[in-house]
Amino acid sequence: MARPRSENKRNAILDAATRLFAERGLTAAPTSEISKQAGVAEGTLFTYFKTKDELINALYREIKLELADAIMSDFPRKKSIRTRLRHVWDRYVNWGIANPKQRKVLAQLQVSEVLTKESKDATSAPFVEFQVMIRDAIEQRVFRNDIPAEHISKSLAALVEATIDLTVAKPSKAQEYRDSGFQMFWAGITR
Amino acid sequence: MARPRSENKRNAILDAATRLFAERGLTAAPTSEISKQAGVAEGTLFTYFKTKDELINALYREIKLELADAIMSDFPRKKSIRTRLRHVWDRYVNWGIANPKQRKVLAQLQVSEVLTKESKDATSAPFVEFQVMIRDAIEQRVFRNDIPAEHISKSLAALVEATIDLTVAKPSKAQEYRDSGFQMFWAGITR
DNA sequence: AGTATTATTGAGTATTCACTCATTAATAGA
DNA sequence: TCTATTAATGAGTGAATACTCAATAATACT
Repeated sequence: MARPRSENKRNAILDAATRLFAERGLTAAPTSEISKQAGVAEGTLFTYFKTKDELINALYREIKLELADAIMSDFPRKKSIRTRLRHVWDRYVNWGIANPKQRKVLAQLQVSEVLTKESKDATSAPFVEFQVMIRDAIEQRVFRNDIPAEHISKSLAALVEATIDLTVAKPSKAQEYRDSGFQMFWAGITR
Repeated sequence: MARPRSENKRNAILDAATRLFAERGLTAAPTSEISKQAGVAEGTLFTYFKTKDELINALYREIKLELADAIMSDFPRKKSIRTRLRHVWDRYVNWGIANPKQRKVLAQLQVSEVLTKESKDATSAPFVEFQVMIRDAIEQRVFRNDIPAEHISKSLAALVEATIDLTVAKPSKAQEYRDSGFQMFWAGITR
């Protein structure tokens, strides 16, 4: 019994924040501007997010979960290790190319000092299935056994990011980079 | 005929900035605090750097050139490709582990919107010898020929950063990570 | 329809901070 | 030693901005 909050407004605020953070950076994007672009009063922003830091943390979760969803939906559980890895690789690269603003914001958030441990923890859950697969692959001797599992998953992410960076700089070579990146990764971890 | 500027003061300001930027982030480190920690008046900071942005750009160049020096000094020009790559790999990893604050600042600067094109360009010069080596290695058929040169150097950097991250989280496995990282990289790019 | 509750608004506030500038101190060269 | 020039100082300033709050509007529930 009361007036409900609007999911639309919340999303509009997060969208505007994404745009402004990507264009100007976290601290150069004032809450006044964010609310203006979202089409709400500045006070409204603060009923949805108690502080600017809380808005930033919420945005981080939102983007990370979108990314997780893009990667892990339709995950081909029954297919070979290589196919599953290639699935993750392609989805991740495609998401990065299709969502440059979100990616830029993520990069800023990850080096900022405002993310709470809870926010970071909350986003790791969707990736556990992937982690398990890596461990299995090592046990099944598909991968070299001298590389720790955490080094493999971290390297996948690092190589994907490198690949996206190159593609953003030279979009015409997208296919080439996507393939050569994966070849490199696969050759690096298998026996 | 005048009072000269002091190299010491300039360095003290850059050092203080490094510490504060690493601990609090670029915008949460006020010039008042930076000058206080550097042991100079706030006005003095502005005789060495006209604006805060200029200070940030100067710091970026300073750190990048230190890194370049750490990597490229004693570069074993006469040795094998593998030895030279391993030299770069080890030096880079060691620098990252030994200079966590500088590394943190670099990460923040690279995603910030304040770096000028000149600053970015100025730091690429020391790495040309490395780039040339990559191209040679491809021509000499030491590396696979389906990976563009720029993808190889970008991947080296990406994998080194991943390796440093892991090492910072688990210092006891430093040696293991350094080795497995390089193995992975080498296996990924050679035939 | 009536009411209690909560959302919405935007002008206002307190604070923070990059940068200035008048004054003083130091130094190089004559 | 004298002087011209520039560095050093730090209180002061104007602008920006995160957040508040009193007034108003919308909505769910009875």
